[in-house]
Amino acid sequence: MSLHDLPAVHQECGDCPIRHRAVCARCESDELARLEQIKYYRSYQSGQTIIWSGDRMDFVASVVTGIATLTQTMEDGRRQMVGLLLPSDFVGRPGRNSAAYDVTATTDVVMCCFRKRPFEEMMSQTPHIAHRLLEMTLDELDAAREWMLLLGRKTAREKIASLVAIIARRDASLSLRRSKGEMVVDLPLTREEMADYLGLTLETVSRQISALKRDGVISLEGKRHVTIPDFDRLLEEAGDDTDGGLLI
Amino acid sequence: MSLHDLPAVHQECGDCPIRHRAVCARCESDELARLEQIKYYRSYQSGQTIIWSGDRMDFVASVVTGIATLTQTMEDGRRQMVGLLLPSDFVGRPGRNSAAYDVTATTDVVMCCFRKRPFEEMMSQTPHIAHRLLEMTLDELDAAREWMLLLGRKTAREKIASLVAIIARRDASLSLRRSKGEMVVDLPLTREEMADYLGLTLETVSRQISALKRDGVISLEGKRHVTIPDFDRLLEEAGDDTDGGLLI
DNA sequence: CGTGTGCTTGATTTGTATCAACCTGAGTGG
DNA sequence: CCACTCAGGTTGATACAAATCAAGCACACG
Repeated sequence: MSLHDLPAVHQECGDCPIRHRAVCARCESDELARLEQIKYYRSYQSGQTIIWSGDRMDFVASVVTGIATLTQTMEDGRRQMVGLLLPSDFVGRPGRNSAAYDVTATTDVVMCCFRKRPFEEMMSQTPHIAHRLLEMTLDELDAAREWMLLLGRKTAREKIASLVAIIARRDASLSLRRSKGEMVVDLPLTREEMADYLGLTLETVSRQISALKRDGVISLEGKRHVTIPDFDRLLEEAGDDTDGGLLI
Repeated sequence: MSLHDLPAVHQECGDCPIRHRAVCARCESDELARLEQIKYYRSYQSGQTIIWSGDRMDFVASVVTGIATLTQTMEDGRRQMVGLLLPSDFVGRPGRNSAAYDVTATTDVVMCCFRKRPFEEMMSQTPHIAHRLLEMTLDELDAAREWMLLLGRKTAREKIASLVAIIARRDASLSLRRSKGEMVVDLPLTREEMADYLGLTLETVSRQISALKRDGVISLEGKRHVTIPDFDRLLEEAGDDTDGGLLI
């Protein structure tokens, strides 16, 4: 699985998989044409660091396919993941030129990049982009605040249940299958990455996954493939309001 | 100190204390005039709840004076503060009509409110407001992510040191006094509120404040008035990069 | 077949929560 | 004016959840 196996992507915005969710979602066809001119794709292998915290950033980008993480690291090596970047998520901050976090590909990732200058120019001229970016940023802020509750107040067991629930919910919303019955998810993260996301150690993550399995809240096939027989039960274990809170 | 003692505020935007920092910071005088027409002030007493989570929100607002908190509460009563609202901070989310968090005044607070509909209309017409709001939201997102690191990975002692450092830094940036020597801060929060912000119990907060005092990192006069003899020492205790990281 | 990465499980330690008592200062009312 | 109350805070003893230290398993890969 070397770099050369990754497809040399060249795609029309019209049939882009994230066309209706990304920062360009609201663009008219003429605006899209302008974006199309300044965009370029980049591929990253699983495990590769896309951006180092502190680095000069002269582009912004959307995740097209794959999953990346946003992490902060303290001097002594303690790490905290502060965001999970899924297809359509936006990377980079207009108006700032150095990265605040490490961005790492946890699967093979394809990004749709824009050089920062032209993108900022376009943003100031086409309100559709700025407006969509505001909307996406507000969503991320809500997600970050939900995560603050998890990090500050939830038990290890609740943290794991919450993570599984969130991943399952996202999968369901992406694939649009609203299965009443059991849900099936593939965890996109290693135990260590989960630990970094949840503010735990990898041992605790492992133990709590085992415990949830033992108690029948989830069942596992291999280390990544999870079946959720009863989603409401999982939400209870997560300590969330049972009403589901689909604010979207 | 009843409601009637609070001044009936009526102010020109031109000499508003948050004119250059709030959502209206970038507005031209004609835009400001329009805003002036749709704005109104509201006052809240210390301790009063400004907005309940889940409530219908038909206005957005800026904090003019005072301090408010944003908190989330779990069914069993566990609470996590997810934001501290200082003068110029924005409350409410254009494009959503129910509140996601409780907003509470921790001091007497004056808010500059706009009915949501007219504000959203103005936003779609004047890019200056939308642009400034994006900028503020991105800043809040960064702050939330910094807090995620604190909640997930810092020790109780580091959490307290971080909180004091952040409050001190903000005070210094507001009053523009760049004192080389000792800094003086008044904590705007009770021990319990600090605990809710830091993901601790109030007992642990109290103990760690005592410990930092005992070790000479801070000194206390009363329960709220803090003197910081050596700010770099405090940053070390906070576990932060010592370079200060003034990204602003 | 050996090596290594990701993961699990066990034993022990430790930092923080919990339970509980008491202190302090401000406000209240007799 | 003093006794009372009460909210906010401190401090101590103990319990417990998660971290740490440690061993070993399972599977992929050269």
